[in-house]
Amino acid sequence: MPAPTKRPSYHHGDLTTALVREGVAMARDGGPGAVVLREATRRAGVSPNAAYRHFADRDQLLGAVRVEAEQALAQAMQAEVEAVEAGTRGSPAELAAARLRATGAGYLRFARSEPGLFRTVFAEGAHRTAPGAVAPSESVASAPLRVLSTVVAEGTAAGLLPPIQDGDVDVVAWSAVHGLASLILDGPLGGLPDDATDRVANLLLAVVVTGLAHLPR
Amino acid sequence: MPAPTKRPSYHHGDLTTALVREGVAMARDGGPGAVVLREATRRAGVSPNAAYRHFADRDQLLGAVRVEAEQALAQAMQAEVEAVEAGTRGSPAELAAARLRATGAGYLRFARSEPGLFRTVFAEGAHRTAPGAVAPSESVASAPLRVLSTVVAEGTAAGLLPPIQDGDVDVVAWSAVHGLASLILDGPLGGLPDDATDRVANLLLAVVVTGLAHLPR
DNA sequence: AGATGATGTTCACAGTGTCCACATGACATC
DNA sequence: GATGTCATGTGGACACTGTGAACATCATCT
Repeated sequence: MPAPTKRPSYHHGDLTTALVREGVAMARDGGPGAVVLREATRRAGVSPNAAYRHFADRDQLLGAVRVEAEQALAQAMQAEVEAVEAGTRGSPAELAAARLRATGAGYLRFARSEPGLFRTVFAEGAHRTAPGAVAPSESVASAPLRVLSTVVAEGTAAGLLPPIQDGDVDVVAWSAVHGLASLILDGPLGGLPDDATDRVANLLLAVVVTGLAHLPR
Repeated sequence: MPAPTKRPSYHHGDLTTALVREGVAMARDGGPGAVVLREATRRAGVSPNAAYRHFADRDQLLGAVRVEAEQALAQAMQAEVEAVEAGTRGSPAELAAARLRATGAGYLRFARSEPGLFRTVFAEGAHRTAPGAVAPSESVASAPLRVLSTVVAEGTAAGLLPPIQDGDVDVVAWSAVHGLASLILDGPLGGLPDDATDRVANLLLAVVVTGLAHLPR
């Protein structure tokens, strides 16, 4: 009988979460492509095929990892937004603007400090709706989108942002900041230094906010 | 002796370009991940290792494919820009605005009609400067950026866009449109229908242009 | 206690990138 | 024209991946 050198019991206990945890670690340094099933099981001290009792295939594991990464992103945004509260100065509109900027800044900070996880969130195919899942029209909006939506709603209430088609402001703001992050990570904006990033990001946000405010109506 | 059923000569003639061509075909349907070295050699009717006489490794082949994809993107943008000329109506500023919109529209059209190639352009690591290459500060700006820059310069000359820090307008505009394309292809904006895409894209561009014009100075 | 279903293991296979040694052929030099 | 040299293509091998099928172990319910 092979001595149970590692695990006391034959069963792992909670392989699912263990695999996801390892997967996140691998995604953290290496991006979505580095999430390799066999390596995850190895780190969990388990045979390769054990993973298949918990995930249909590698893609499903990656999907689970993606969810974690997405939540981490949302958390980074939220944290940056809440940090604004401290210096509570200026009009409601000014505060809303500051929080909107913070949302973008948090997004970009996360992209730069956790490029692997950020790339994982937007890994090709990762967003494909699982065939068995319910059609996620808007019901299960992603966590990052919820953070943004909240801030945008405040901005609208404060009169900072125009009350146009619901959700459009979110998409515009998100696109702008996401595009910058993408171009920095995997585009020709390569290793832009941090201060340049912040400078451009601020310009970008200023342009978006001003543009939204002065929209021809 | 194995009859030379296929090639008349033992040598291929131009394996390098053949491999790139096949690589592009694979990237076209399947994205960067679908560019697999062995399959490329197979399609070229050559043994797997023949590729190594022309490319150091798979990444280098992918890099060559990426360059092709990038040029295709630039071409799509250019074509859309030139299509504007036809209806030459309105002031220079209006024309410049139309061309700017066209640039963005071309970008998005390409992303949606050639998602595989588009993803390949921004494949992870693909933009890493080849170790042997010259430092590409600005000298070898990518083809898409050159197209955009030209249009932006015209817009600046026409008074549509403000004469701020050189290149910043380009980055802002590029980020906005690229972000939208990314979110549609690999983000939660999933399979947004074409008309919705155009609607949002136009809003996005309107916001950017208006924002730039009304920038606090 | 015994059956049963969940969880891990083993064995196996196809497919990938890449290394090394060898074969082939184009071309320059005597 | 024979000969040597170098670029190009081949064959075999290895480590690695995802994944399927059959078997082993264990927790739990009756």
